[in-house]
Amino acid sequence: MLQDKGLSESEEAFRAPGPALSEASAANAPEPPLAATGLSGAALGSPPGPGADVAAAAEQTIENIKVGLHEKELWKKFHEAGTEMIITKAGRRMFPSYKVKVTGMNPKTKYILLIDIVPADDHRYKFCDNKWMVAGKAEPAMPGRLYVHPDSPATGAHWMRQLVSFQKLKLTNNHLDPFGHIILNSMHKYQPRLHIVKADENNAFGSKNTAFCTHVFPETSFISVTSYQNHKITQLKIENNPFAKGFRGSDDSDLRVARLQSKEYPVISKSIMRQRLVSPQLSATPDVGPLLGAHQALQHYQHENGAHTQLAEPQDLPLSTFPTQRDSSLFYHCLKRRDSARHLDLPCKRSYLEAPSAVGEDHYFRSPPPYDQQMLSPSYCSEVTPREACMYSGSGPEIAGVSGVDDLPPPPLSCNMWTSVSPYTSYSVQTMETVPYQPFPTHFTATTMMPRLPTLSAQSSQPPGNSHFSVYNQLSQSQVRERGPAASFPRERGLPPVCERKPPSPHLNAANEFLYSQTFLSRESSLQYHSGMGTVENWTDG
DNA sequence: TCTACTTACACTTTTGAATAGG
DNA sequence: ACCTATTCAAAAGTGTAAGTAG
Repeated sequence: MLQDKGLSESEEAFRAPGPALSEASAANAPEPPLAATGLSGAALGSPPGPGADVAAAAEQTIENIKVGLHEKELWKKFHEAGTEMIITKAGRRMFPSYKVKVTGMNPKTKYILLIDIVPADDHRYKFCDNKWMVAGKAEPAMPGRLYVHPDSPATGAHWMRQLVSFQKLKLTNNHLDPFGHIILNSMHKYQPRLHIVKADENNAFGSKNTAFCTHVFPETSFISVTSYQNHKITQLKIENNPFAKGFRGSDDSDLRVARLQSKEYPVISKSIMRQRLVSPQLSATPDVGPLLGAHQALQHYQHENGAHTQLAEPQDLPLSTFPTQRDSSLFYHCLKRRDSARHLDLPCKRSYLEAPSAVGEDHYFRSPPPYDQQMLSPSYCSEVTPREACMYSGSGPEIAGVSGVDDLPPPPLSCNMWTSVSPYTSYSVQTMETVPYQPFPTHFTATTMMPRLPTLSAQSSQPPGNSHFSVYNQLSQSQVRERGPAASFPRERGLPPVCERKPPSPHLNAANEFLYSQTFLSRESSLQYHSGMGTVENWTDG
């Protein structure tokens, strides 16, 4: 269950010698992933004692954290074709979904895992002649939002026990999205980033040395679209996404024809059949994309003023995805809806038992309990209780300049823009100054800065007064996001009250502040946070 | 006319409540 | 009364196709 087949290759990215799992780790992780996967396991470290050098321990631990991308091969397939992600007004999940295997954490230390998606470059793209071309300068970046994993904060043992899935993350092109989805511009290129923030009471809130790390997998970069442009991507999605089974090819004859025609994509779909009927000469020729150049500048590990960044192994740098120059060798023709073959009807569907399922194997973090249960049940912090995600969104320029926290009214649920988002260039693990924890009102927003390297400083200079978080009810947020789309949704269903809010737990407030003060301090961009409500009684296992 | 976007639709998986059985 | 397994309908996630807007 935990060791999915797609992970083994991903783990190559962080294979590193190190001591075996500690007893504490084994005890807390009933299904230690390392043993089954052959990973040697990085040093997990012991929980820092009261008198220990907490700072040194934290830095050591954070640097030992390794992250492997799940289903890396699938991601690579998409990457080679030029990954596209649909963005809709209501929000659309990513596929492949972002799942990682984490090792090297201190089993008893609590961590917060979150994702942001940053522009990969300054360009706007268009799909022309079956390849992506630069179509001009990028539009102003959308509000910077974070997707905090619903289990956050949780112990290292919890994160390491199983795959960490971000599959419920949704992308939208609605600038006024009230659900906390990550807002993107269509026809722009983006790079997801995973951030791991150490968050235990020993050194998270108030310590000067709390560390975080950022992990980037270049193969997860994508171009956001409102409808698929590249038929290869459409085909890959249909082949691999269980929800798209209805669009797969139908009978055995189809399959046979498909396998005769294509070794790369053995399963043929109706769409590809239509395409091939129109354009019989189909092949796939990888082309070089601009991301390659961007990522060539990346290093496997980057240490910068104590900052530490892990990147997938160098050989995993993008093969090529989004060509900047025309490549006449591509022969997937742009087939528009009005093409003459669209009404071709193919035989009935068949079950695709042989087709790999990317979702069916995901049994982690399912069925989040009601919010009240999260609040009341001690099992909330257990290693098995899933939770809905919190979305943290960026504060806009109108907030960025506000220095006072208490003076601010509760922030609206609207989106705010990155003050200035520079294209993604790198990533790091950092140790930063921490703003001493202060109690916050129920609603407060934060001007937060995502690391933008290499300009990111290892030491935060963000004054505490500039931070103000937005704290929203996790239940209402998640319900709205998962159950209650707005009236604009095609299929409107029962909606919970959007504005239902509950007082936040001081623990999560502290986490929010921590996220702000520790992690995302930069002058280039800002994030508006609206977090889930605090539900954790104890930050540490002790 | 073209491109990007929206929306309804059919099909699929997921989820959770209801029910049955031990 | 409690627990587990099964069933089933609703909810939610897909890409497609048709239409709209600029």
